[in-house]
Amino acid sequence: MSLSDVPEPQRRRHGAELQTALLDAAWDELVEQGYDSFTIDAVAVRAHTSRAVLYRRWPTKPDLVKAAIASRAFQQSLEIPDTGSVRGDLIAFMKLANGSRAQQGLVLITRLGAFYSDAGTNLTELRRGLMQARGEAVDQMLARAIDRGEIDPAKLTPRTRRVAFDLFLHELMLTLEPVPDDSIAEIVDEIFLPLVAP
Amino acid sequence: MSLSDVPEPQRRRHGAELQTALLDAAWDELVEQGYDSFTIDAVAVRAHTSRAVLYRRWPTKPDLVKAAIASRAFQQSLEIPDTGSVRGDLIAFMKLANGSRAQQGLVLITRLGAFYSDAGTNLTELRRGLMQARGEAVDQMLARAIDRGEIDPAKLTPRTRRVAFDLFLHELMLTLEPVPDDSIAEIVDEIFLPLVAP
DNA sequence: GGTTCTAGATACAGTGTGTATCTTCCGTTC
DNA sequence: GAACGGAAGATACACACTGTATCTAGAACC
Repeated sequence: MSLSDVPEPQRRRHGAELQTALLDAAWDELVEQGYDSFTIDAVAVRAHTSRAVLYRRWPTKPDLVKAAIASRAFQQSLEIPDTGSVRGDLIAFMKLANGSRAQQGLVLITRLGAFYSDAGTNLTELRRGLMQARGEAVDQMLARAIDRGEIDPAKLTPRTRRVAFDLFLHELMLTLEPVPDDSIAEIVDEIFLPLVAP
Repeated sequence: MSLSDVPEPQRRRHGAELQTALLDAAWDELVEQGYDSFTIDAVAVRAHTSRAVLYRRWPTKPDLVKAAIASRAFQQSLEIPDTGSVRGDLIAFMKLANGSRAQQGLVLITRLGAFYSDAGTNLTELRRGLMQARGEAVDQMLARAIDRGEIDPAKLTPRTRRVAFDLFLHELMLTLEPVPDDSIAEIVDEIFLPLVAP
């Protein structure tokens, strides 16, 4: 046993520093263990603190989970690509989404399940967040496409606007893996473009 | 306390009768409590037996859950409507699916989440089952549509074949509610038919 | 009617949750 | 810079659930 085995000089953390460490530990546990094997004990150990510190902030396990997700999963907003064509824009955007933290959050939240019934949250809320975030991006890409004459505005309905991302999300949710490039291209080329091209 | 409060005449059940009672109790608990609050204790109480009887058959909680789902969720196969038009067939089929036990199973399994990591199952398996079940139905409906000249066979690709049900399933998974008739009609009229009509 | 199987009861160790209490550090204030 | 107060961190507890083990008595089978 060397002296370096002694873990920490016992400095006490406070405020934001501690808060962040707690939520980070919770998030990591969540990602590694999944909701079912997630224990407050383990979070406390990982954060080098005691359960009391966690219970002081979040009265129940679902509360902590919710907070951890909120703190990490949906912070990132995607940049909107501008490749010169709708096709390019859409494909690039979906590829970005594939690797984003939102994707990670979605995978996680889909593995969560049990959490919804507990916490009164549900997938509809998640959807609303995602829709809103991507809605603006889609609007922008489509507006440019109309300017360029690539899309017939008369053929754009709420449903046709959504269709590409609905299919993308659907595939993502079912496989919990990044959507392959082939599928992305297929969605754009076989579904979206034929529906809205002039 | 009347005599009628005495619960049961202590008859012992065996074999299939007992098995069914156990799985029914497990299924009901699952639907009412969700996976996270699901306890083997509660199943035993509901089935008027002891936990030992359950553990004798299913060594762990996920095993019991899996068995309960298998026993109930995917038994029902949908009849294939024949209304005289693809449009009518597809819409009728989705409305049927809305009310089916498979829908109930899907809603449940989506609420499950934690179960997947436990049991090594995942949504991909569910998907495979659903795809296969509905694939035949879709094939049959589309074949009739081609005969009637409603669909251009050249426009049918694996992706266009799937698109209507992908969108249907997606909406179902996100809302965990039956898909409204409006949405069903929209999917068929704004997406599917324009893509494959001659 | 005796044998065998197993339903059903009960007890136990292990683990996790959530509450309560206590000491001790750290930031704030006078 | 000393005193104060709040919160960190430790510890102990009651309760619930899991999974194992053991016992007894009802049902099925010969």
